[in-house]
Amino acid sequence: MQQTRLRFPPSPTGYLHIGGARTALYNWLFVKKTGGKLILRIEDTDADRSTEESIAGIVEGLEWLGIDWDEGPYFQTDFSGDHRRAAEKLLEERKAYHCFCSKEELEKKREAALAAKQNFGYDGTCRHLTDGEVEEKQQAGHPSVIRFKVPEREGRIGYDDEVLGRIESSYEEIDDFVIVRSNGSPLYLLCNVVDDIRDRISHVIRGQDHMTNTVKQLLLYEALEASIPVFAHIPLTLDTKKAKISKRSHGEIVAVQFYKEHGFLPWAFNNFLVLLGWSPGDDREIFSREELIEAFSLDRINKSASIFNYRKGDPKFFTDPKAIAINEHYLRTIPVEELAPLVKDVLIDYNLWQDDYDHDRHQWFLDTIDLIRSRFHVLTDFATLGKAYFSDQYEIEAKPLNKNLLKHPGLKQWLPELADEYENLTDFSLEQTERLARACAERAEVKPGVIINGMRTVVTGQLAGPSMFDILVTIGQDKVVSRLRNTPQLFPEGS
RNA sequence: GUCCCCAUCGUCUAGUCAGGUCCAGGACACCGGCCUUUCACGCCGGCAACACCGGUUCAAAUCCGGUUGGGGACGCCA
Repeated sequence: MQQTRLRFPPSPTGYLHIGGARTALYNWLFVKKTGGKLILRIEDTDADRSTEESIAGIVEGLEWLGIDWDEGPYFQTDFSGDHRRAAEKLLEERKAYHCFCSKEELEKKREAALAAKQNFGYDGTCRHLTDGEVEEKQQAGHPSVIRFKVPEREGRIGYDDEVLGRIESSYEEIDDFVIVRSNGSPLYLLCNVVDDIRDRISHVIRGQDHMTNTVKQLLLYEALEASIPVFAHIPLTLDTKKAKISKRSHGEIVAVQFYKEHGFLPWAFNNFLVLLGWSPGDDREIFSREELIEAFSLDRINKSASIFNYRKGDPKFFTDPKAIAINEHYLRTIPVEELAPLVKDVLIDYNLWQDDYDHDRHQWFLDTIDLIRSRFHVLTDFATLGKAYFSDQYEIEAKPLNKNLLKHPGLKQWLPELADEYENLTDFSLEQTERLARACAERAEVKPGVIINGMRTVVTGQLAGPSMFDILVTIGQDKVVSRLRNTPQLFPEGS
């Protein structure tokens, strides 16, 4: 088999959303699997809607995911000469024709047909214009588009889809479609095919919303005397109401950027995306990059649409619970050395980073991450829930404050006393800190939990966390002593 | 209105092509238990699905037909 060549051709009319990212991922995986090349082609022929900002966002999203490409980015508009020549050729060979129907006329016809519950497709008004008539209209200055002339044939045309199987359509059901606008700029159906031919694309992996385009494009390949690539139409991703997900109706939650900003690990997110419509056939769900490339294949892509299980306003899950679960899995299982740079980026963003975490305190940094990560869901939790480990400016949350501190006024006295004892420790260890804490509880005649959870509140501001004595040793003698001494100030004035 | 595609737990899915090993397996979520100074992690257990109707067959989640439901396309968008 010749080298496989695939492309990811986003239109730069918005950010990269999860459906597009998944398409890119499937293309990328197939390329890696087959040792081929991936081409990034920006399909910017819609001048009105394409933006620089969108291009930058898409590239940034792909880079974050780690989906790299071998050629490009190419810009479709840079090849408009190719597209025009192809249209010209089709015109000359009488495989296409000028159509003078105005947009308004067509729109009117379409609406009328819709209202009358009639079929609405192009009626072929200009299909049989003679050369003379065309000449005449052009002389008169009437604008025209170029339409592809669907061959008048009996029977059906079709192809074998790698995911869906045999897909066919009758010739008579295909309308003559526009390939060049009246302003001379070529349209998607044509550009896409011309570019795929030029880029020697061997496999087209795209969403099922392109299925009906494919039949039209088959005709274009034939007319342009090119061989057709292998097609694989992957299922769409819908929302919980089974509507197509879109930036328009779902906003940030479907943008790849959102997951970057909310502390997802890039590979974890890929791992989530790949499972939306593909499975390896065994019980595995977590894959390393290499494992996934090895396991991936087109014939295990599902036919039916999957649902992105996001419920707006869900108090517990801010996005699909499975996405979070996979992220958590990686967060607590990857080697801490791999996690550290990602945590570093977050701490930098939140202004919590200190350079010695990379030098003198590097081991401390790794140990701390390892200590606290099992309770976290996303990377940003290190900077929010974990703030007390990296800064003295942490919040004391209301719940632990009330439940574990204010409820036991004696703590106002006990904890500063304990602070004194901790200050005098020459061996600030797990054993010694625990021994003194338990002794303190005994003197106060309360359960050890009262002292321990009181300390937890004062030292971390949190209701829950790792073993208290691990925390003490990690945060360090000086800070613990000063935080514990601060206890009285957490009580309301005069209490 | 026309054409096309799809249909297994709440969600992601295995099983469908080569019918029996499936009164349907895994994961997430949910519920219970163990562990424990808290909360997690971890471990153990539980709940939960073959859309419907007919046909073929000794045997159907699996094959065939229909129904229903869902999705997509029908643009001088991509």
